[in-house]
Amino acid sequence: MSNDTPRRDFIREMVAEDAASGRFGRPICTRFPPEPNGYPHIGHAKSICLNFGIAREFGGKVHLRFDDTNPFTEDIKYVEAIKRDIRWLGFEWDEEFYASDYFERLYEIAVALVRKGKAYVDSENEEEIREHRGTVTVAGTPSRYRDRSVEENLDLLARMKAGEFPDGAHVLRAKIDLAHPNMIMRDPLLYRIRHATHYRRGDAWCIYPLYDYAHGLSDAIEGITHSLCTLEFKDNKDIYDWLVREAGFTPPPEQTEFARLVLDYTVVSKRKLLRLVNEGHVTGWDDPRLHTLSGIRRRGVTPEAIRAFADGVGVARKPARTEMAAYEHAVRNDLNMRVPRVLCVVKPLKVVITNYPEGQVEQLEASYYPHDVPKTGSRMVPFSRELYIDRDDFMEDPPKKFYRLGPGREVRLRYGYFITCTDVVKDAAGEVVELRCTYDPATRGGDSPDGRKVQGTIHWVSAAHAVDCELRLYETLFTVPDPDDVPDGQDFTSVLNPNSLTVVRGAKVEPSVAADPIGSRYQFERTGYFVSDDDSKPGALVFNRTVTLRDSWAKEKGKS
RNA sequence: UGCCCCAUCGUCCAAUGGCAGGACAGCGGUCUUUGGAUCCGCUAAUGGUGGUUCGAAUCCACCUGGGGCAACCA
Repeated sequence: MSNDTPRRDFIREMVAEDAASGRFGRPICTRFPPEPNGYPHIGHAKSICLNFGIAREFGGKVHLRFDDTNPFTEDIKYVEAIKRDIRWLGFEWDEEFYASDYFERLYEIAVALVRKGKAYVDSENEEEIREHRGTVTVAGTPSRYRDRSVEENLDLLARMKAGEFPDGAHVLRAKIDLAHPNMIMRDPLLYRIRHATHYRRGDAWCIYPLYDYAHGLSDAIEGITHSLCTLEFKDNKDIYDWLVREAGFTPPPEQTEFARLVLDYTVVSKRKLLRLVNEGHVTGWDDPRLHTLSGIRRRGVTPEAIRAFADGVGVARKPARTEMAAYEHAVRNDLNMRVPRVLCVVKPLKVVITNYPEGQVEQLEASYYPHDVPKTGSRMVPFSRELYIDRDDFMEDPPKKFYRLGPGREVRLRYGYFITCTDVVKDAAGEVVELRCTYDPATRGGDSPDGRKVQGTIHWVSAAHAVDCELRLYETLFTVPDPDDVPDGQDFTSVLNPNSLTVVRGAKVEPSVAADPIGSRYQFERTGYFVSDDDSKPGALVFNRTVTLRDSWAKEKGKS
C-alpha cells in the first residue's frame, strides 16, 4: 500500500467505531460494485482505493461484485477490463460475485414481499407510471392496479417470470407511499420485463431487478457491513434500508455516501466518453488524454501515483472539484523517484563543434539518476563533432534571464563539455539552421578544472548516433476546468482543446533506449516524463509525454 | 416549489466545545551538472445574522449559497 498511516476520514472513523464495538458481529466487509457497461476511470479509482483500502486496514474482506442487472448494456468485455484495471491499481478482491447469480434468491424475496402485501404488480404503462408518480412538489396518485389481491399479484409475477408477457406489460413495485416526500419511495419499481439475452444468464430470465432492488439485497446477501457509494445515492438509502429490513436481514449493512472525484479539465461519464470515442475526438478508450484507467496507464502514470493521488484527495461529504495540479503533483512525485533520466532533443538544431576532431567519438558516462534520487546506474552516451540541441535552448538575442545558449555564450552540455557558440548559420529565409561552437577539452564530463561557472546546462544528442522518434505531447482535452459549464445550446465538445495532442516527428533520442520494451518510462531531462507507447516499434519509437516537468522558466517568460 | 445533503485559505483535506493546521497552487529565497528535485520562508479561510456557553469552525434557529432526487439506468 502506498501509505502506512492512512488519513482518518469520516468513513474510516465510522468503520473503526463499528469494528471496535463489534456492531456487526463479523469482520468488516466492503464491496466494489461496478456495472460492467464501461471502462473504469479515475473516479472509480477513488472508490476502489477506499473500499479495498478499508478492508485491508481493518482486517476485513472486500468483494468485487458486478452489478449486472441490465442485459441491454452489459458485456463480458467490461468485466474483464474492470478486473484488469483493479489489479493494475494494485488490489485483489477476496471474493468475486455477480448480482446476476442472485436472481433466484432475489426472486424468492420478491415473492415473499408480495405475500406480505409489500409489493404488487402494476400494469400501467411507462408513461402512466411516470405521470402518477407526481412531481417533487405534488404528491403522486396510486395506480389503479395497486390494490390487487396477493393471489393475483403472485399469479402475475409468476407469469411475468415465465415469459407470458411482452416487455413493458407489467412491473413489480414496492408498496410504500405515493405521496412520500422522497420521490424514490413513491412505490419504486423492483422488476421489469426484458426479453433479452443476459451476458451471463443467457435466456434464463426475462424479468430483471432494478438497481434499488438488487443492490441493497446483494449487499445483505453477501454480509457486507459497510456499503460505500457516492452522494447521488443518498436518497436511495431510504429504499435500501426499507428493503433489507423487509427482507429480514439483521444487522443490515449500512450505506454511507461520499463525494465522487471530479477532476478539472476532464469528463468521465460513460455517455460523454462514448461520444468522444465515437466522434473521433480521441483514438479510443485508452487514449492517453482520457482519464480512464486504461488511458492513464497508456499515458505512463503508475498505479502508485494514482493511489497517492486518491489518498491526497481525501474523502468527504462535500461535492468538490480537484485541481489538475494536484493530480500532476502526484504523478511527478512518483515518477521522480522511479524513472531513469535520458537525453532527448525535441526540436533538433544542429551544432558543429569546430575544434573537435572529425571522426572522433567518445563514450561519456551519464548517470541515470540525479544525486537526490537514491538509485544508481549509468550508461555511456556517445559524443562527436556534430550534435543536436533543442531549438528552444538557443536564442540569437537572448534576454537577461535566459541562461541557455546564445552567440558568444558558454553553456554546459549535460555529462559532456562546456561549449561556446561562435557562429550562427542561417538559411536564405533567415532561419537559424546550424550553430558553430567550440568546446573546452578540459571540461570533459561537465566540470571545469579552473572553477569557471556556466549559467546553463542543456541536453543534447550526438547527430550520428541519435535515434529518430515520435513524441506525442499531451495537454488537457478541454480548455476549461469544467467542460459541462458551457453556454446554452453548447456541450462539452465545444470546449475541446485543439492542442490536446501535438505529434512531434523527428525528435532525437539517445541510442541507449532503442531496444527498451514498450511501456518503459523515462524522464527526458529538462523536458518531461515519457513512456514508450503501444505503437512504438524498433526503428520507429513512439513516446507519450506523461507529464511535463515543472518549468520556472516558462513562468518567468510569462511575466514579461 | 417538496424532501435530502453540504458550506473552513485559490483548490483539496484536518481541527470531534478550548491557540484554525497540513497538502497542492502562488510568491520570495537556498541549492543545483535538469530553470527538475531538495530545503527555508511568506501569502491565504471558518458564507451571514441571532442564540446557548466562561469559551463556538464545532451545538441550536433563521437566512444565503451550492448540490442531489420526478429512467421500466446505475
